Amino acid sequence: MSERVRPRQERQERRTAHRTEPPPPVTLHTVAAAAGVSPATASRALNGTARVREELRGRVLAAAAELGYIPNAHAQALASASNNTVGVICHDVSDPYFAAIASGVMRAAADQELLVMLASTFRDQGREIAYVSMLRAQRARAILLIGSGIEDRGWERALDAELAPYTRAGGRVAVVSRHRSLRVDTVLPENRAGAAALARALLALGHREFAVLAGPPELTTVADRLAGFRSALAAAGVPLPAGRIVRGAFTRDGGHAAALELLAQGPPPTCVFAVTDVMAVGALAALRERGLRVPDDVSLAGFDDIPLVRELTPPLTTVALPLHRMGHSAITLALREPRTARSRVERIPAEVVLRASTGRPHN
Amino acid sequence: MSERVRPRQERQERRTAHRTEPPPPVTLHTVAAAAGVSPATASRALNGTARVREELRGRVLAAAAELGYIPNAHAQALASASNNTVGVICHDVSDPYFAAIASGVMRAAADQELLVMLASTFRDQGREIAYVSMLRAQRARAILLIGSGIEDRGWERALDAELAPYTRAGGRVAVVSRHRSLRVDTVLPENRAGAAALARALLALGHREFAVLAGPPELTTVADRLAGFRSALAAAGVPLPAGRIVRGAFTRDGGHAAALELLAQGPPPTCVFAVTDVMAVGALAALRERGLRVPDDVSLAGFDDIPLVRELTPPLTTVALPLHRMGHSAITLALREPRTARSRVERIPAEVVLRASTGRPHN
DNA sequence: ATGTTAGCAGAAAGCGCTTTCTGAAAGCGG
DNA sequence: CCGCTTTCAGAAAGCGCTTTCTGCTAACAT
Repeated sequence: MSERVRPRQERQERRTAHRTEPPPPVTLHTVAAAAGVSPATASRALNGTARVREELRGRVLAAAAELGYIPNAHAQALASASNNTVGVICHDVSDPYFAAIASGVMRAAADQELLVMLASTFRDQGREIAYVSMLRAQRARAILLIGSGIEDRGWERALDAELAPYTRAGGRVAVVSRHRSLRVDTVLPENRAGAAALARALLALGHREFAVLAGPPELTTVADRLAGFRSALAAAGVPLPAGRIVRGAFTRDGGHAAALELLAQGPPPTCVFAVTDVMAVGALAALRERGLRVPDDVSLAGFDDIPLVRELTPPLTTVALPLHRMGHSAITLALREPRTARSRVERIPAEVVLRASTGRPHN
Repeated sequence: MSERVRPRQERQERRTAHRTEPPPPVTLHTVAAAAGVSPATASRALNGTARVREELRGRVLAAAAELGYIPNAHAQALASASNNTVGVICHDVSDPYFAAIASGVMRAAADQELLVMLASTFRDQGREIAYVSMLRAQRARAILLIGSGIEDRGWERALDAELAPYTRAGGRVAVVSRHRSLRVDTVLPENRAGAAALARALLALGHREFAVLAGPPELTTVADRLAGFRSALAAAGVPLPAGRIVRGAFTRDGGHAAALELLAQGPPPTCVFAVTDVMAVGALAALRERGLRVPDDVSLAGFDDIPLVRELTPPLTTVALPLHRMGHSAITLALREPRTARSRVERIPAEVVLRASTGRPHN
């Protein structure tokens, strides 16, 4: 037996020798030794995975508390091939839309003693894939992708290449508000139906001239909302000329710019639909800058019902989504047992909320 | 040698045997075998921790890519006693104040290839401590506590009891916007100075009758802002009667309720200062409900400059804090090398931003 | 008394990596 | 041509846990 083969005991003692610099880490071994039991028993006592005589159990628990023992999650994960973390990937937590969904996720996670790893992609596709990979490395129980997917074949394929082995290895994946090109559990708002219902409500107010401030066309959410809105207008025989669909980034400033662009094209329509509330916020500012009153000159509506739109003047008409609940649903869906073969889709109803930003058109 | 002692090789082979159910996990061993090298070499090649002959290096990398190898972060963390995760604890990500700070953290983390575990306490002290404990178990490189601390001896002590062993074991801790009762790195807004500057600006507008919508008195942020505001008034010989300080929860609705309470007490002051923008939002709504025009009847100011207050009508006068940068600073501060003995405090300047919600008092 | 069975605790084998440590081969000066 | 240092790859120990597996003891039936 060569010199370097030293039994664990010896190492343990060496550590315990008084050196002020590195404090001796408290491991299960330490606890077990202090309680006068084997590590196996200590583990069982601490986790309640098997019956342990009451007396020993008490000694272990006391020793653990005494020593301030904190189990090493990595060792646990490694040994038991399971852990209690989930990953959430979104574009930016400071966007109220994601923040609300994320909050729902965190709430659900807290109830289940899960730790959430949250990653922001800042709308960088490469970063999204990198994060999936990192979460795979962490052996996260589930990965949640939140936010509109882009219709980009190459990207979808790359993402799928990351996700497929993960699910095959037992990982759970759910997407929120993202079209289901990925064959995973999906929480999908009724974007089409919601936008259509909004269109009908606006038609009912008397509007016949519309414009849509749309996000990037490759975002599936945009496409769905636009399609729903347009089809409801079409059903009423109201045209939506191509020039009345203005694209902008999916941000406050994107909505602002799009609205300005619309106004530059000539006399405004009587009603503007911004496909997200965040864009609507920018649009409202732009309309005002151009001296237009809402809703007297132009009615404005959004989609999502993020909390802040209620505080605007006038409060924004929008299509409400239960954002908090969506986050909650996503994690529940992903972690449900038993794991079903087919992926499930949970459709989230969207409800039109008429507020003061829309009114009858002035003629 | 008993039957159960089987060398790794054998297990490996057994696994590879074709069973459709559990796909054989790709480990470093697999990769090494495929590349015809030892696991040690594969590890070195993959991580670049030591020189490896170019040819072998290529074979390893190729094999890893081919097999879709993803290292097990838990095993890595366990073996190397280090990992790339940081923990962030805040009250609620859906609060724009925290969301903005968190976003700054995520940005910095992304640049450093760190994974962020984000936990929301929902203002539950017990939960906060539980999360610290969980993050300790995860051996997070750093723990960031974001948000106003409560002056509660018992709680502080409990938190400190969790944090002290953590830092002693090499963990980094930083707090943001939280008083430094904890002896850790701190990112601290100039709450006092900011509130004082705001008070002076409001005095300069001609106001002499003020009210403050304050959050819970035990929040240090509240205490500081209130103190700063009050001292500036005192310096100008302007009184701030106790009755004009109304407490409310640190939320939109808290601000709303506090404002209503204030108005119920009699004729309103000419100027109201809400200690946070979130509360100001609620206050604005309340003032309006009571038929008061802002700023014509009452001027209103907040603190923080969260993005949404710019969208209000009228846009809110406030004291701006570089929220994004604060998040960034916190993580930078915590992870800076070398670890200095003394904890550092980074003071964040607060700047008064006058917007349309404040004006000269009408007499 | 003997043979079972059940209940519990300990030994030890790993989980999938990193990192010594060891040794072989190659490079060097004298 | 020999002893020396360097370089680089493999063996193996070990990170801190969980989880068989084994075996002891006590409890029960026969």
